[in-house]
Amino acid sequence: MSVFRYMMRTDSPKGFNSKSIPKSAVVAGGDLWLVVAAAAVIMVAGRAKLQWDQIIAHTLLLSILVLAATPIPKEPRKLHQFFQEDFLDLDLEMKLSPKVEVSDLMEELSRMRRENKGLHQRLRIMSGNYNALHAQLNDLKSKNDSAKERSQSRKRKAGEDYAEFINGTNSGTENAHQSTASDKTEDSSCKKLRETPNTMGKVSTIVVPIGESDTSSVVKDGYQWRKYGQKVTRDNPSPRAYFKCSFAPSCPVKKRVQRSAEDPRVVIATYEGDHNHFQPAASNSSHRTVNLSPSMVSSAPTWALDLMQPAASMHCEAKMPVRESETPMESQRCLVAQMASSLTKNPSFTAALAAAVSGSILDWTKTEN
DNA sequence: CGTATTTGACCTGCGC
DNA sequence: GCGCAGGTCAAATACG
Ligand SMILES: [Zn+2]
Repeated sequence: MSVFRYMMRTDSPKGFNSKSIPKSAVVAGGDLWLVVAAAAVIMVAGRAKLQWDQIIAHTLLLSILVLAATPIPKEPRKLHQFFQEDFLDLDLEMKLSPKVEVSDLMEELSRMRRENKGLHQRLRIMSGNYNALHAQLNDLKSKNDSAKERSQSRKRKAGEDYAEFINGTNSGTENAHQSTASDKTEDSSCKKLRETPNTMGKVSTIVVPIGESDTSSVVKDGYQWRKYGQKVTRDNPSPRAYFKCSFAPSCPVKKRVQRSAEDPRVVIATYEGDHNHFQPAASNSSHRTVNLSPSMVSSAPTWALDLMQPAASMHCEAKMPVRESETPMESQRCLVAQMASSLTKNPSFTAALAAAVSGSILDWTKTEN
């Protein structure tokens, strides 16, 4: 929250006073934050081309979060003080002369510690509110989705598009079968497998770039496979090969490999089931970590992107879609992981972190001397 | 000779 | 019931 306020502070370098606050905002602090949140959301929405209902929803959410986390005085005079004190903090820091005494520094340090503690508390409250709202949103979404699903399930014939089937492992109960991008005739088997309960283990599909001259269509994923069949499928000139895992005799894992009808430079490998043995050493640690071509990332938005993520964030982001079974603890962990990953990806954050670490090391060496 | 691959036959489910 | 398409089996074949 403080970051947010400091950001505003940089936007108005001469500082806040009550004159610069709209009269409507002075009436109540909540209105001010509503106005601020609305302005922020509208700015973002202009770039993201959001709809108005989305803008309103985001504005309300943002203002609720801000209000929940920030004890803003309601009286205009106190509000004025509040901004004066809070937004002039940075100026105090900037005006520190080189001859500042140690006691001042210590005081500043303790003040910052207090502020840090307060920020921690606010963050906790915010994340709690976020979780509650998220759960509520998920609930509403799932209700909405189930209603839609019921009305559309009868209309919906085949023709699962590529983006849907590429998400095989994402949705546990559905998408038990995958096919090539243009293969709309496999809908019968899609239906067939969709009706069966999810007892055959998880199914995942990967797209592996392969040389056009390479006719073997072998996906090197580290396991040993025995080919037990080959079929020519409709709508695809290249045959589909069927493999069983031969590393362990009792291993139930199967895979189907077929060149894409649209792009013969890639093969689509569909894995079915879980290995009941350790993974033999391999060039690619597993089928989930096989690198994907950039072209496939663009055409396979969710799962393909997840494959490109590091393991930690992949675990999280792959599960981020709304799940009713998701516990608050899990979602919180995911939230933390997301925050951490977004922070570590942020170069300014890493620079600030490096500066802080080096500064503390310097301080430490000074105190040691 | 043992193992892996090939390939035609067979099975199963679905739509008509 | 028939035809179609996908999946699997197993005898034949290839290979080291
Ligand atoms: Zn296996």
